[in-house]
Amino acid sequence: MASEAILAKAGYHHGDLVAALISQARELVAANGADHVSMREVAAKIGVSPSAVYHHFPDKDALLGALGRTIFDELADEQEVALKSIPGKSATATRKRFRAIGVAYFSFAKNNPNLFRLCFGPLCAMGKFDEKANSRAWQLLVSGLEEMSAIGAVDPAVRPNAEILVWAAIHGSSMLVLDGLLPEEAIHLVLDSIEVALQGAAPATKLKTVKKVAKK
Amino acid sequence: MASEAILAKAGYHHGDLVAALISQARELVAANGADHVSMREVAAKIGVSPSAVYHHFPDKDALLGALGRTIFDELADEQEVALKSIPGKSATATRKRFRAIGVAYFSFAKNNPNLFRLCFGPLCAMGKFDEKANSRAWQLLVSGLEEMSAIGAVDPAVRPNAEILVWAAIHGSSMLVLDGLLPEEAIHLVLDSIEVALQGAAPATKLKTVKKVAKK
DNA sequence: CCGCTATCTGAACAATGGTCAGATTATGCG
DNA sequence: CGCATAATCTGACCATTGTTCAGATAGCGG
Repeated sequence: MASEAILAKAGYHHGDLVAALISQARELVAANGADHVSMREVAAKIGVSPSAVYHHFPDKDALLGALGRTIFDELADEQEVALKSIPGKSATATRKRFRAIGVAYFSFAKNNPNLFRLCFGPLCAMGKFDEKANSRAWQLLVSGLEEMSAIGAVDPAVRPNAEILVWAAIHGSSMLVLDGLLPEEAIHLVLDSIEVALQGAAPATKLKTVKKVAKK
Repeated sequence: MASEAILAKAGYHHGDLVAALISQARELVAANGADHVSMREVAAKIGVSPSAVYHHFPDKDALLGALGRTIFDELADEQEVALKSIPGKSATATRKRFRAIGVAYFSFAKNNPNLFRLCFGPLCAMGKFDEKANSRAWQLLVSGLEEMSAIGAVDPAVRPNAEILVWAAIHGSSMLVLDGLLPEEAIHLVLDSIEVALQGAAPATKLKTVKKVAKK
């Protein structure tokens, strides 16, 4: 309400429509889900004609896509906040920080299910895995795992693909909880299991067996 | 094309409209994604008036929800096919079977991204985790892990929550690959890591540390 | 054969995404 | 400062969509 008044300065020319549109879209998506927002509603709430939107975004998907891409940053922001609240270089602190990355990820999903679904949906096909759109959150994970390695909490045998395993497990459990297919505690069980799993300690022979099977 | 002719027998009364609707919806969703199917299109392709649909489903979400629930069975079917193609009680066979569960899961997602997204989306809020809707695939996972336990491939310390970890990791990596955020090989890396991780072998003391941190 | 019920149609409605010509304002250039 | 030109926004408009509802049609039990 207040933001509308502030953002909608003049009558005809709006100060920064695209920012206002994204921001308003964010609110509506968060409240009603991405499929239940209409361009007209977004435009109306800002106090602008429906067709005005199309001078800044080619179509609806573009608006939602742009919004989605900002969500990734929000996620990383919250993760960083969580990380900075746990200072210190002790092993316990490192472990806590590592866990905080996952907890923040899950909490964001839980608190903003519609936004979370949007930015991992097909709408923001934010290019490929080598793009930097998601790289902030990814970097946090990587450095978290490096810290863990430094205190000897990660078996060298597991290390190479640890980021992928961890991300997949955290993302998957978050999703499944949102879908109501796993209870909320699942995220903690998963984080527990991950920490244990990272310890690895599987003898080289066993590892080789596994690799061979994998080849098939 | 052919199916329409077969299914649309009589002129006025359609043999089994609800089945035909779901089947037609399946095709359209698979082809265009759940957000880009219209009731009218579904009805038209069957050769029935748009309003006919509403005598069998209260609204669009209901149709898509019903469809989504059938997809879970499709998934489990494919997993079972994969499992049955690997007979034998040897350790190698057991390992292959376990891996096949995950590979089938991922393959289904990869081959039917739109259907996969639908049945894990908010549309089929198929109740809670204790419902049996997903229980077939779940049971496959559970018995797969039991087999693995039997050949000593699962550390007792990891066992309790292993199902959740494994499902989360497989589901997560499948999703992230669909989103283009992970390369396709990720699924194999994840499956490798999972097998290593299941070996566990983390000393009880370390485990306790982890548990304590988890409590926070 | 009659009536009852399940099933389907056709027309209608409001809302939506999107387009386009034109009105309105800002901006740079003389 | 004055003016042309580009940027921005409006309003009317179109096809399509989800959904409703009164009535048409067909199968079925008596």
